[in-house]
Amino acid sequence: MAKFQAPRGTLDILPEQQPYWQWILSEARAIAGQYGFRPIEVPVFEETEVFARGVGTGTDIVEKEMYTFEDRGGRSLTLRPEFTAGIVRAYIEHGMHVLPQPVRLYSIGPVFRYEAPQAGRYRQHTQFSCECIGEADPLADFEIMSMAWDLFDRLGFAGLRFEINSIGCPACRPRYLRDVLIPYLESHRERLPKIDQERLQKNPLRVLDSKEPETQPIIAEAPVITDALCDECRAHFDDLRHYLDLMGRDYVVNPHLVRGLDYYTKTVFEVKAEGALGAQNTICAGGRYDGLVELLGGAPTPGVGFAAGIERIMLLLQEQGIQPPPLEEPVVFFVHRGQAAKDRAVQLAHTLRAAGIGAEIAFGSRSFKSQLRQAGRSSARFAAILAEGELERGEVTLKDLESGEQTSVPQEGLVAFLQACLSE
RNA sequence: GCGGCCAUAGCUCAAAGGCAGAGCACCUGGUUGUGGCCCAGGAGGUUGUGGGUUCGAGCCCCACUGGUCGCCCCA
Repeated sequence: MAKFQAPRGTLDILPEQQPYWQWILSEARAIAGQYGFRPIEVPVFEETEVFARGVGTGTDIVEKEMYTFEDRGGRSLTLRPEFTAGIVRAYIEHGMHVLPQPVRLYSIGPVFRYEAPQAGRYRQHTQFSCECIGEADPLADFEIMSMAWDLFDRLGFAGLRFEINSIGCPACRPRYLRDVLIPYLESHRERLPKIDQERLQKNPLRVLDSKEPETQPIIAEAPVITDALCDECRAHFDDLRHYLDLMGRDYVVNPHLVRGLDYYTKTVFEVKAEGALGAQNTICAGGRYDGLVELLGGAPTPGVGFAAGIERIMLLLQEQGIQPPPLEEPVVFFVHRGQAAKDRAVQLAHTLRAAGIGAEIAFGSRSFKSQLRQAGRSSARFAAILAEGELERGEVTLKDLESGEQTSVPQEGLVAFLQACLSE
């Protein structure tokens, strides 16, 4: 039989990488808690319509990247390609509009998109997603962005670039597109490369984000949406920037920043890593989605949120040489000779663990030397040696695997002795 | 979905169409109860899969699978 391997575009996060993984998740949860976000778990799949409507039928995600299947009952279901639509569905379904607003929710888990895999892009990846629903105050936008800042600060990142923009609302964006951007781009149509002519048809805002060299001079002269915002969007954007400036946040306004999902209004932002990750350099992105709750069948309700990609963050941590805190591992490794000693080791290991001290025991009946070699290769700080002599005296020989020093400790006093050592 | 490069032991890589190897890691041992260093030995492979060319293919050709880089798009 052919060897099995993880499906294309999926990733095993092995034990060696778990210190990074667990660290990122624990910092994320801690920050979410500090900002008043409560955890929520939603299904990994939803009715297809939730994403089709929530994310937008014209988007690449919905058009060609969804894992959609029919269950045995004939329902069309889709593995979530992002969190926001599902969380908003839960907000509506459980009547959370009667709770004190805003309702702040976060979740961490896998999302699925059928894409061509490459470094930093997978068909299953993990997102930390935060949603603040029911609040129009630009301060909510600021707090969302601030959470991302805090997370990356705590992880010790250097060289990140925060970009923000406002892409307006249904009152001003269509007007900008129809009266300003499209006429401008049309007037240069013949100078646009083919790909950007297609973008002009499909999603004119995207032309502003083009990497095509021929398009750059046209983009540079293009009238930007931030100059065409309605009064409300303008005030909202100014207010957000007020808070960013107040708190001394280092950001750049990128009037060409657009987002791929249909539901964004007003604020959008991205956090990009310089250099690393190749083309996949966005580690966090988000924005405001004031129309989404209504779109999914709820009352008109504003919202703002972001999602961060855990795999990309981990890759970047490794690339920047940042060391995660170690995970808890056994402190003591029991080495034994003879069945009586092995029995005693089983009992003592249980006692240590009950007292909160991690312990490991050599299995089988390998040679003394072999067991000690195992101890040396383990993470344990001490080898606890038990054989005939120790059993007769009611003692255990503790060997410091760093210094090689050995001490005899009464078995009854082992917990106290180790606690004293560890608290030093 | 499109294009470039790549695929040999768990990992990093050799073998220029003629016996599949090394280093690291792993296991055992180097007398009676002491790890790391050193020494010796062991285990580990249908050379990604399937076809083809050839007396003979890890090597050449084709397809597929997977990885990687870029495009598209995105966390």
